[in-house]
Amino acid sequence: MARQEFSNTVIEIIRAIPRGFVATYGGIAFMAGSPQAARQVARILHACSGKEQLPWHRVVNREGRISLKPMQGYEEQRMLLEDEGVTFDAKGRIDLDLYLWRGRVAGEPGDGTRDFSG
DNA sequence: CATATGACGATAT
DNA sequence: AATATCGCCATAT
Repeated sequence: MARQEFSNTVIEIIRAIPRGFVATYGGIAFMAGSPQAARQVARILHACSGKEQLPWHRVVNREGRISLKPMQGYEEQRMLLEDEGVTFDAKGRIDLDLYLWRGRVAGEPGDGTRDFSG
């Protein structure tokens, strides 16, 4: 399989999401260098979440909601996140101010995460 | 090159 | 608020 830079970077980023945090499709696309390619992130997950060792459950949409539909992964994703300490409000939303991973922890250099700003 | 897919995101109604 | 529609773009065929 040829090395597609975008997909490869996206997979790296998803693997780097710390336990107990989430990232958005668009944010991952941005970090991977294509700010408008959120849909590709979704496609990559669809294609690879079961083959690569991806913490796919840490990826949610921009509203902090799980994009998967009930009986199509929603319950499993929510359970996995709650297992990591991520909480949902009554509307099924995650508080992104608390749980959104921005590629590094502000004021905590050297926490092991990469600088995905490029 | 033409189409189809995709777990998105922003905007209009 | 809930849909509907459009824009965007990497991959697959």
